[in-house]
Amino acid sequence: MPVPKGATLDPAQTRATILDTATRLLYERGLDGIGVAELCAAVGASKETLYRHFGSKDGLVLAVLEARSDRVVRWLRDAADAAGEDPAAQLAAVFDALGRWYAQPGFRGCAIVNAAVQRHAGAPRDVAARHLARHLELLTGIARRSGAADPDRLGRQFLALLEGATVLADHQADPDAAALAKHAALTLLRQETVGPA
Amino acid sequence: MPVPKGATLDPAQTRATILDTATRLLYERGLDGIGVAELCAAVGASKETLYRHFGSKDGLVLAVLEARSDRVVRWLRDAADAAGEDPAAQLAAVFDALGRWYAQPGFRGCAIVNAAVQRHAGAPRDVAARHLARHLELLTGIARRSGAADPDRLGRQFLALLEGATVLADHQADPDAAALAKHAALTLLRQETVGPA
DNA sequence: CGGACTTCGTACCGTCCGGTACGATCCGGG
DNA sequence: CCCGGATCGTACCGGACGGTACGAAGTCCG
Repeated sequence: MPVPKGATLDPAQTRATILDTATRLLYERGLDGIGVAELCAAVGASKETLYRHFGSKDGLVLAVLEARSDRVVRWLRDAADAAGEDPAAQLAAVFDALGRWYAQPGFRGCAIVNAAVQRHAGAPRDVAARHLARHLELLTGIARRSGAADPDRLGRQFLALLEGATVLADHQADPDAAALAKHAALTLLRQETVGPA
Repeated sequence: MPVPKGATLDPAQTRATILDTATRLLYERGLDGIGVAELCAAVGASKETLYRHFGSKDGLVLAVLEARSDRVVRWLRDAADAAGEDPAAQLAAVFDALGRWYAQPGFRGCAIVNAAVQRHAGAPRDVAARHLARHLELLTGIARRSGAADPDRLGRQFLALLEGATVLADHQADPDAAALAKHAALTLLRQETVGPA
């Protein structure tokens, strides 16, 4: 029964559906925790369709990770922008957003960093490096606008707190990880601006 | 040719050899990146020997992770102890030790956290939770001896910096991650002790 | 209406995996 | 001296995996 009775037959839509389901399942089960066959069954698509759209499982993984990186980066940037102009408020907003993420059921850490751990050589590692660099851009910008003496260092300290909080929230089941990191980040921010002034 | 010509035939030694080689290879390649057959070939042992000692691949992985957790925890504690009595010096010593670890060729992040990512359900996850709790014990102790107002919170902030620095050193190839985290940790320590005093 | 395109379902391929079985061989202790 | 245990090498098993092939059936567009 090819092409179910009243299907829309829109390749872009098909691709998006595969991408969405794969994003969820690859995150929940890990890159090696689910096979192409089961993925196709969950999507409701055939293997041929998946392979026509993505070429290979690695191609699908790559597409999933890049789309997810874009979404996450935009989400954090929006959270910062929504907090107004004050750098401290923006920083707090970023960590508050993280806290809401950690509290979501099914949270398993950062999908992109996790993927890089599972494929330590290859494309996912590069995606993760770019992903962290984009986070760093946001955080360093906040540090710079706050007038910190060394915004580059401060931004990387913020990033360390962000990633560390994510690890704690995942492996320690610590729901307060984001609040802790926020407090630490704000303390560092104050110290780097008011302190040496 | 069973039992090579002049073998020692010491079960404990055989077990230790398997454990050592497996520790290295499972870290380098990932838990799913190497099979039991190749592992046995690298050790110079037969599958039967491996299965007699560890029961299953999961059993081997568990033994590897627990031994590694013991070693790492002891290593960090020794680094702190060697720094004398001053909490700030102990904290600095911990992050300096981390920095030397990050600089080692073949560094790929924390093997135990990585394993928990690859086996998100099951024993490795429990080992990782205990591992982080043991680190927390050390760091909270330093925070408490420093006279911090909230040593529990400060210790968890230290842990977030530790884990975050490890992520940065791995995925960002940032050789200064440990120094950044040390600076941040010392700033937090000063702020939590001198500040509200 | 008709051809190009998309999708489905299924079968299939070669490969690798974790785990078991078994005979042969050599060490160690009584 | 000899028996029990440790080990090797190899063969084997069932299953899962990534990927391909192909015919049938439906949609979309000119």
